[in-house]
Amino acid sequence: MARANLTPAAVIAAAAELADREGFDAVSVSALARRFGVQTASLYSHVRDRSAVLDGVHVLALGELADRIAVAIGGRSGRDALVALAAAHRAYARECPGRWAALQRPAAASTVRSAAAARVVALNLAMLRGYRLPETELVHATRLLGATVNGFLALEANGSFGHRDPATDDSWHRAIDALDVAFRHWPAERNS
Amino acid sequence: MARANLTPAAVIAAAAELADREGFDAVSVSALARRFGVQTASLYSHVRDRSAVLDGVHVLALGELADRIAVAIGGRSGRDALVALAAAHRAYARECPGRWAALQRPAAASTVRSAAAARVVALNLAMLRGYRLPETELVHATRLLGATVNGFLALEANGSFGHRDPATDDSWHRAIDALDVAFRHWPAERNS
DNA sequence: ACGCCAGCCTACACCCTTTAGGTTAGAACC
DNA sequence: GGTTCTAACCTAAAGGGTGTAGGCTGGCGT
Repeated sequence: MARANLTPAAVIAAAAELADREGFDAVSVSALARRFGVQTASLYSHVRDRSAVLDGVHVLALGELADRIAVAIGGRSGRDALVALAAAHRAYARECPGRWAALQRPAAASTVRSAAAARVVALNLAMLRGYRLPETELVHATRLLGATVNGFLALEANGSFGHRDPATDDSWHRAIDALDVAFRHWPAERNS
Repeated sequence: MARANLTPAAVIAAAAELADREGFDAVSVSALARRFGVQTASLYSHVRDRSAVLDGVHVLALGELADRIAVAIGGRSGRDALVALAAAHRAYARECPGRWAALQRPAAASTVRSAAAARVVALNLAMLRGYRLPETELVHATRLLGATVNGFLALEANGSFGHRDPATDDSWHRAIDALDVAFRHWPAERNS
């Protein structure tokens, strides 16, 4: 019985590739086993269950996205950094749709605590530095950034905007410009 | 063999209730059949497949959401209407998490063409009337609205904001205020 | 060479999806 | 009431997935 030299990392990498190629929902332990030429049950020596595989893809995707964001915002500030950061997200979502979909799942506790997640947060804060927001407002701004960018990409990915015609790109630019406006005219805390 | 008096609408209503009670992923044709006390295969006389059931829940949710938005924004304008519209979304997502999850799926062509979908669009445009945006900018503003609100609710639902402490509510209010700011200072088209 | 065990396998229990074809409840008609 | 028809139910089956238990063995360490 030849050993297939499986490792958790190899399984997760294969899952990420399968997700991008055939869709997030096509990732099953059975499908992965077929790719490695072993029986499905054999994979459980290396991964706890399907959910653990997808958690791994989630962390992998966070790391890759952080890499791309770091490159995109390096040497840029203010609106330019915002545009570049958002563009990195959009390019990633388009080029790696399965990986991106893994990011939409609830994050496991270990993922929340991962170095990759911390990097994404740090990069968001670095980008926001150019807007000179009060310290206490940074968490709110970070959440708005994530919500708007991710929300737009999710709607785009599920076809809510109809066919990808020029108007969607215009909408994208407008959305990022609107974010820039919001950050520059940040609404202070109100009595409510 | 007593007839269970099934109809497509009854199946869809049961699916919606099941989604809210046990989670979107718990909705299967098998689970629905158990609720009606019939064999799984019997449901295929009434619904084409699982996907068709979920499409039905999607349309149902759009209609319910439209009803809530209409009530929320009635008699309000400008920022008040925006806050109320967004709050209607958030309340719906919290009270009917399974129905809300159905809204996140890609919409079937029939759903896109449905009266419920048209109502939601019309209500969004009605709300935006208060901001006096140029006609050509309305589609962009509508998309930003949907992206931001839905994006925020999606992140909230999947735990990205950690526990629902006061800071998340603050972030929500800030996000809606930021939207208000963006609509009031709408970024005009740029040469790019 | 020998011993050990992680990594593979088979077997299995359980579950879901959907199609095909058979049976029948109940509506319509006489 | 009796008869006819058929949509709605059923069983059977093919195909697919998840994950546990226990057996077998390749390859590492001594």
